[in-house]
Amino acid sequence: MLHFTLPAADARALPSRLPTETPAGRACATVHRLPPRTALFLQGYARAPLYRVIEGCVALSQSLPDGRRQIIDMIGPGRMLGIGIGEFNRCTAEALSFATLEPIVDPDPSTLEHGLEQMVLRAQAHATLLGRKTAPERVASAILDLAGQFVRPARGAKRGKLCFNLHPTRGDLADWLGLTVETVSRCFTRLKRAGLIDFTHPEIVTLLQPEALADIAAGNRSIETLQIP
Amino acid sequence: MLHFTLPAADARALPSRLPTETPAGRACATVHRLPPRTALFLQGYARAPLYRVIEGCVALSQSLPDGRRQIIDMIGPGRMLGIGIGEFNRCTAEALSFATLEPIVDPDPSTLEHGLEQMVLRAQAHATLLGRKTAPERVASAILDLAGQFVRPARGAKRGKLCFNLHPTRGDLADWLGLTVETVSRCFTRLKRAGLIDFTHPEIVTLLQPEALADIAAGNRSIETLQIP
DNA sequence: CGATACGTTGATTGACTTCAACTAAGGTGG
DNA sequence: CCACCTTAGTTGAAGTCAATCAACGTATCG
Repeated sequence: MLHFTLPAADARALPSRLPTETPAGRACATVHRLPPRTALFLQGYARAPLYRVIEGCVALSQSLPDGRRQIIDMIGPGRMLGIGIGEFNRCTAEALSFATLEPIVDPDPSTLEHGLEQMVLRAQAHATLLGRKTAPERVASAILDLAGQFVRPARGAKRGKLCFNLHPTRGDLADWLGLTVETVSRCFTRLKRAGLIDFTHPEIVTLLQPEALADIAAGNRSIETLQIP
Repeated sequence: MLHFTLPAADARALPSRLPTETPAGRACATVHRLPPRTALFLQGYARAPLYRVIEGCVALSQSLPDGRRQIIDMIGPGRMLGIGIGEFNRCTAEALSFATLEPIVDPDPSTLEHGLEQMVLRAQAHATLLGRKTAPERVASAILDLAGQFVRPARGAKRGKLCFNLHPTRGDLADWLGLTVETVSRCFTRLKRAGLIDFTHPEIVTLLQPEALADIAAGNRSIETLQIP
């Protein structure tokens, strides 16, 4: 699946700087609210400032000259964004949901270092995923990663189960995991049939067997050994 | 190709702490000299200190439980090592050549930040390579990367051409690029036949057409368009 | 109500892997 | 010095996992 970088005008139109409510309830003019599918900054342009994600999901991606896209990281609440980008942005940042961001005006060194370290750790783990994991292993890893960042209390029959809103589309997941939409979709179907996850809407996912999912993600168990016909 | 993590004993035997000559010529007891194929630190063990590579090549790698190995980065002279590893090492560091390392005892914040930023930048570019590039593109990218880190003056007929010592074996390259030994070998042969590189020994490589190589690496041109029969 | 985007599923293809055979270089020990 | 072994690299043939191509269902939206 190919995606093309948005024209620069889309970036200059942002951020919107609308006054919004912080968790503490005070109006704060510097908090940014982004609608889904808007770019926060663009690969190749002057370096963007540092942000902290308050709410929602932001994708960091790189594109090759011919349009092939690789999503480097999915960034959820609490994590930092815009670090380690050099003089110019090497990545495009795009909101995958309504997102609330807080600019970090004067980051203290330890905050910055922690953010960078986390970035390195995640990038390294992702490289291992991209270089050496099979498609079902990648999808299981992705589900666990996103569950960790976006969990929310499950309702009704699913009470007690881990449930989360899967902000990225199948296409986004494909670009994150180095796969195609079709392969991602097939893996979701297989994991669902095997009883490891459940979803009725494609974007609300419940973890039924997180440990088994973790086994698959780590390559300790193959999905075939779990098929429930 | 599968590789298994070395037993811990191999790591405890290191570093050797032999006195060596620095570029300035003074004896320095804290500089480490590693023979090829020795581990500097191991994935899962207590965090290693920071080093700067003075000479030689060090590979940073992660292994999955079943032994699949992914090399995260190849680190040459001037670059830092052991950063962003958290409380325990997430990676194994192994010398791929005779290597001289200098421990960095008390890194100043800007040095640390610069090292981390470089690590993030490289890891992100590598993720794009692993997720979205074809085998010939990966190999071309790798050759250019290593040439940048390990260039040396070419002799004889190759005078004026970029020439470098390819420390990693085909197997190491495979683990770095998410491929197999055979595929890496085939890509080298194709690049050689196309007249972009040359080598008589598999580990001494000369760049004959760096720009064409860069085009392939970026995905702007496919190797088929360059075949010289 | 068509138009568009997303998701799923099936059939087919293809790039890379796997398996296998072989060459060359380096080390060891009789 | 040479038989013997091991390791790295190359090359060919066969196999496979994921990509591509294609069709269809569904939800959203002007």
